[in-house]
Amino acid sequence: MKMHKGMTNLEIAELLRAVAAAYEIENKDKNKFRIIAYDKAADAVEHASSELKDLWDENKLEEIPGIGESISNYLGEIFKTGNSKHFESILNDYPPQVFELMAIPGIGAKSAIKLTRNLNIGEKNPFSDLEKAAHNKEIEKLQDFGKESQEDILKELKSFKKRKKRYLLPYADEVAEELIAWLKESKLVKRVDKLGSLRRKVSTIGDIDLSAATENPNEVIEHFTKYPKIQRIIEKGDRKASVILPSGVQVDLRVQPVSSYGSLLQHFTGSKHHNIALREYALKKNLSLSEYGIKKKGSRKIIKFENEEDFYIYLDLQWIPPELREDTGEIDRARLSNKTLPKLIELKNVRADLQIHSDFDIETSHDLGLSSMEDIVDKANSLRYEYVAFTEHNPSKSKHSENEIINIIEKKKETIDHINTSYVKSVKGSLKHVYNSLEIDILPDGSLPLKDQALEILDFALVSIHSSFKMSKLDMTKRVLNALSHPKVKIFAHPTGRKLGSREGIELDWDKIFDFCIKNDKWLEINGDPMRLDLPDYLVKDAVEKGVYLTLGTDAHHADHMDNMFYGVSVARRGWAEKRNIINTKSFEDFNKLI
DNA sequence: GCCGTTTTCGGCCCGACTGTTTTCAGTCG
Repeated sequence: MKMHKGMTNLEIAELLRAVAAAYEIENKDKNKFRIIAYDKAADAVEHASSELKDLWDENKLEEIPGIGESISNYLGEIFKTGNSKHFESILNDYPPQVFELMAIPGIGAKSAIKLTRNLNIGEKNPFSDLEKAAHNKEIEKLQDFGKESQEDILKELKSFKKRKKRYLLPYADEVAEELIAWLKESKLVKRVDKLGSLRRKVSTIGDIDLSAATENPNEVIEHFTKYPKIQRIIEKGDRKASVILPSGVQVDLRVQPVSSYGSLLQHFTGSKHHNIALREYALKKNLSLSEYGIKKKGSRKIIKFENEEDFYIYLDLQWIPPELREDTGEIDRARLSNKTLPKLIELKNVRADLQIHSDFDIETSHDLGLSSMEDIVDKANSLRYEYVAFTEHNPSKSKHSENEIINIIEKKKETIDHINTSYVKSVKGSLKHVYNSLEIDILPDGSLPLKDQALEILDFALVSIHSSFKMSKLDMTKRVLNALSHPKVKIFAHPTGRKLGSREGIELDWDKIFDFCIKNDKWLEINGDPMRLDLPDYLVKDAVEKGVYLTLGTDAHHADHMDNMFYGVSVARRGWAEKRNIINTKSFEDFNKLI
């Protein structure tokens, strides 16, 4: 647990969890609430939308809920000197490998310290040392451990590293659907739902949470654990079971009778933070919440709910869309006396896709689309769109002269004009117009690889970053603002450039970007490619609050990809966006005036 | 250690499952 001046949020979260663990080892009862506070702070840091170091620079650390005066001061000391004496003195009581062992599922603070103290677990390779000890049957001899726990540790050691990663939404959806089909084969199952992060449409999914309504819980759990593709059953009881699939995905199932299924839906949808906040809110009304229903203070009787809506109404709250259940103010806004939750955008509100790559050979150095313009028009009609934009990458600058580039773009314009006057009209669908656009690289110096004469041919342009991702926040912000300044440029596409699971986003001064967009009538894209989902939801929320307009584009490189609009809309909803915040919910006529 | 539409003091979500135990602690979500 090395502290240093440039600690990232992830490292800080890890540090705070280690401090919580140290307090737990020291005295769990005495430190009970301090432990909770540190764990909560760790969660908050992990989910913070800015680097803490930057917030500290601006004296805003305590604005993060869960970080107060003390932790803020300790972190400040780390940013200033590279170390916190207070944290150091707490952590120094225990060897650092203790905190590493806690990464193994099933091993918490207490188990980790017992293992470290009683076995030969070194600082260098704690996991392989533990594995050796298990093979030598040393664990089963320890107090509070036995043969079973020794076996469990061995199994987890083999698989937990593979399982740590998170999965993209479409993959998790597909796995979930297969399991749902399996569960429905049992006649005892009355209803099955996808819950947890899958229902809340989080950009990546850690494990798959399912629920089933049934009057025969034991039989349904039994049926679930007989799913042919299960690699290992982690736990199995009367009310829930957890299994691991060969891919490493964990699936949790909870079952409950129809009469109280509504409260199970609420509980198992989460998020954890939403539930805690909701339960604290309920306690003030002398009500205690659980997955079984609501208890009045002092009463043992549980009031049951078949529907989730009724559960929230009983608490004097509007039903809260799952995408908003992250404890970011939704409970207060849902009060029936307040009732100011946003009316979230829906897929059916979308009237256009503003980033599509056709197979028109634009001679780009990036990737070309696979579908013809006609196929894309057909797909757009099937989605009831009124307009779409063809946004192939710009022609490569290195392989062409300026005149050649202009010629290519002229040729594309002629092709699109022809599509508009002939194909779009002849198929008589909902589609009224296709736009001639491009997705243009923002070069490292903030200039564009096209001359004005080439840009003039376009109806409007998208710009985006495809190179030099690592620049200082200051330089990157200048770079982007420079590119956005061109009058033909309307949209900043996939603004952070992140690729989920493989590439972090760029650093930008978002306040400056937002202000610029508002002042100069520029829009930020929500890219619906499940690998991007960019802008990320938390930045969408900031943008919406500031009044920045957003666009939805799928970045489709095949007509089928245009179905990914669903994921883009999910991100918009998680960012509290309403129809009015999204440009391409406007009619063709209104949109056309804007450009 | 954090926090405030009953509080700057006195609270802090709630329950399932497991293994090693003889009634529960630890871990997880």
